[in-house]
Amino acid sequence: MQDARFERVLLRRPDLRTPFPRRFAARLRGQSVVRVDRRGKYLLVELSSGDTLVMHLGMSGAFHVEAGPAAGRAAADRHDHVVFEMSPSATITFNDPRRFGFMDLVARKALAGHAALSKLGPEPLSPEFGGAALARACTGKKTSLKVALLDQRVVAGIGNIYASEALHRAGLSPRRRASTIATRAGAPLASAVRLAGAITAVLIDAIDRGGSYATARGPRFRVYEREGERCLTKRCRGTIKRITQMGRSTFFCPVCQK
DNA sequence: CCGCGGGCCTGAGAGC
DNA sequence: TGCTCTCAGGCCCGCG
Repeated sequence: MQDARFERVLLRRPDLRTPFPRRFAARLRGQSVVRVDRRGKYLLVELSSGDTLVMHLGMSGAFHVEAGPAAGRAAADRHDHVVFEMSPSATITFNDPRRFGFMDLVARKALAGHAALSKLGPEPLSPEFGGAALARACTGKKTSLKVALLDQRVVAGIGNIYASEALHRAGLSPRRRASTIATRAGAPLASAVRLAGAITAVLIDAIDRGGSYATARGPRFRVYEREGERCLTKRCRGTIKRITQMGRSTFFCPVCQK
């Protein structure tokens, strides 16, 4: 990203999930990239102007990066909504069929208070996150553990796949009340420590393998989309079940997840 | 404040 | 073939 600069920005429609901010393309043009960062599921691109380009892929968003200018390229896909022409010569296209993605341009002073970012919980791979932080966040929570993990205020960045995966690794039922792993007598319970460890392990594994959808072969998930298949926990003879919680699928093993 | 249900979009796949 | 239905990796809003 060193020396990368926005030469030209093309918007093929006025909005994604929300409208693009006013003068979006104009404010990006000519800016160089100071730093690329991430907070939860949000991508942060800090610009030389001091503004930060905040982006989210939603469910179906993706960036396609190609060398060379956009001119003379094959006709755009109908879901190519944004084209960033960069220098040195490269084209970054944002494609998003469902348009649940998000882009905003935020001034430095407004970044910390930005609606999308300000409520996020701790980064799961940071030192602040662990059994204690997780136990604290679950204190008094009446929802299920699975739903709590999807709450970005509890821990940032867990989605529907990794919520199921982490709970399986931790041997905890997705149906348990979140408060059952809460802090007691000032100390986190062993299950909170286990779940925090499972979350970091699942994420590190996924990063090592290049993401959930990058690998074509090999076991991708331990429970996700494995309904009816055998549980992979050592010596467990259980069968993976699928249930719906808050309108979303949860996969788990009723035998080894308690 | 919290928890829940619905809505936002399009595409893929199943079943008829 | 085409229709209808369900489901999909996320988040926001409004209700009680």
